[in-house]
Amino acid sequence: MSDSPDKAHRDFIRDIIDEDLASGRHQSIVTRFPPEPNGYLHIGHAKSICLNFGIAREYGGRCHLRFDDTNPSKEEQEYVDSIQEDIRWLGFDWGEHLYFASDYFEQLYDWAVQLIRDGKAYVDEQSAEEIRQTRGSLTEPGTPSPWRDRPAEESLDLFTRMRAGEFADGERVLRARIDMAHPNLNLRDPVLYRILHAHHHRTGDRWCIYPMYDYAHGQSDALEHITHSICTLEFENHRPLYDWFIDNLPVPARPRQYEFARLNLTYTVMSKRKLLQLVREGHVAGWDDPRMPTLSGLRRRGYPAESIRNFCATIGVTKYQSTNDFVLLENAVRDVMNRTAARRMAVLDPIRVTITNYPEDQVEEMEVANHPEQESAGTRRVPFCRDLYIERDDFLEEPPKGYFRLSPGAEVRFRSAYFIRCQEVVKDATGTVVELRCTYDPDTRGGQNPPDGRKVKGTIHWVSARHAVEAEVRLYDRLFSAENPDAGEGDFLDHLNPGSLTVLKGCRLEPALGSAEPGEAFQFERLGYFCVDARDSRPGAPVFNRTVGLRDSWAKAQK
RNA sequence: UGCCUCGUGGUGUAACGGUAGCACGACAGAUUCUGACUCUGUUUGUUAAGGUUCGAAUCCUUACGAGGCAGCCA
Repeated sequence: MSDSPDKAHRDFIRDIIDEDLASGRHQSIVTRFPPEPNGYLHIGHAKSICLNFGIAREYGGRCHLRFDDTNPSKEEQEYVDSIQEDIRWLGFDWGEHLYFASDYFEQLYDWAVQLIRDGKAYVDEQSAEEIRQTRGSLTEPGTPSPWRDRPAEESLDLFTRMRAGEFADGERVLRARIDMAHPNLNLRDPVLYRILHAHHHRTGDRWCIYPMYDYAHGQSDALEHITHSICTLEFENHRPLYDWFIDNLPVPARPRQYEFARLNLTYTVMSKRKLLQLVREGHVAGWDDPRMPTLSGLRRRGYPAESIRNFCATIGVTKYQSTNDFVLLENAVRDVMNRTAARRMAVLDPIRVTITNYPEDQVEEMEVANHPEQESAGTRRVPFCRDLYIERDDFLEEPPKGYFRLSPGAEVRFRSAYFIRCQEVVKDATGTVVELRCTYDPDTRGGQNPPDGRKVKGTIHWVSARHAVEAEVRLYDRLFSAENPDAGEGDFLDHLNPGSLTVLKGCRLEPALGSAEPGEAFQFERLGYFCVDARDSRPGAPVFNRTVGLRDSWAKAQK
């Protein structure tokens, strides 16, 4: 089935846009998604991407992709590439509107010169430490720099020499001249430019001074005629500064900044710093480790882009700092995959079954539906013979009340095959069950109820031992065992879940799964949704990732 | 003890002065060739106190609680 149209939704930002359109403030809407290329995108970014690109789509406007590349010491081309791949995968397109803050360095420089000329900026010679100490505190005003009132000509000269490379990192800085006693610390003469003798991934060594975020961002918005500059709550206190620049510079447009709450998810960390740490210290296998909340990780895990979009639509956009339950995301994943994933049979923990009354060398091709609710998904042939495997926990020697699966003397349906009755249990020396000897009822071919009206409660999956494909299956659980790994004492790493990855070898899959393509997704019946690992799977040695398990009310009831 | 922001069931999210609704969860049941899906039902909420009003989750005041801010990070 193709993507259903994403759900319509309202929020305070769309309300503002409606008002702006109604009042005539804007005729069309331009948003932007402004990642810093210093890491991989995660599900939190997806919320912002869906918001910004979603608004552009709904209002017939456009959304720019602009890389906020103002700090060459942390940014790399690898991230620029992965970010674009992830946004496209999520289903969004910036068309011609790909920009880099570094494209505006010359204009930003000219505007800085103008601020100096206007007496609104000055070159400071204090050290970073001195600047920090004279900023004051949350309750006390700062004290002015001794260089605050130097002549504009002097600042101009120094700023020119800063650009020319005459100073070492940290020796000079350009600051706005606003108010050292302002109750909002951001207005206490913020730094506009710092000296950084670093190679930039785009401008190379052309520059050795780089603008700060606060100075670059709003002006970039204005240059692109962004109407609504949407960012997260931690920039709330920066808005007066954003407005100060716009008000004091001859910018070509009047963008406005709006803030919403970033995404928080239970059992997850979302900060790029921490995700980087997980990668660098080897707690995960990389940015695209299927346990990571990165878009590349979720993609490799098998999460459909549509499910992430739907998730973002259901959590909404507010200013309230909520924490969303991870099961909400999983629910969105199941919702999509239930519709889209073809069904297959796979036995992860095999136990051998012999159908003693089935002819030794006979093989039947059972016709099995690919999807129970969609006839258009067609059918496939699955070989059935005397030697089979079933799931180890689909048999219990001493079944509890209400157990529908196989047990000594009990009869179940082998899905789309036959009714099977367990006649004998074979154990090894240690008492482990190694084989079940069963009989089948020829009158139940295809899994049909027999003419005598007999019924069974349980239907289980199976795989032909003679035809099975052997595979590795990776079961993933949450990366952290604490609901909020960041809360409480100690390091977030203390809460890593040691059972977040279980690797199963020797799993037996029905033959059709042997030719699955990388990334292809299936429902392994009664188990969950799985996809072919796009990185490690090989023809003849398939590797599957469990995307998410099926709901299991039996397991839940057993607790 | 500065400035800014936010408080609606367990978790999220609607209601924009006029019946507190929806999703997920939980619980109970129906259905079922997946103990899935689907369907039905139940449960629980406006932080508090004042005020304005015929009427307040919504407007005002105060209190309480939560979060953000003192990078030459974004």
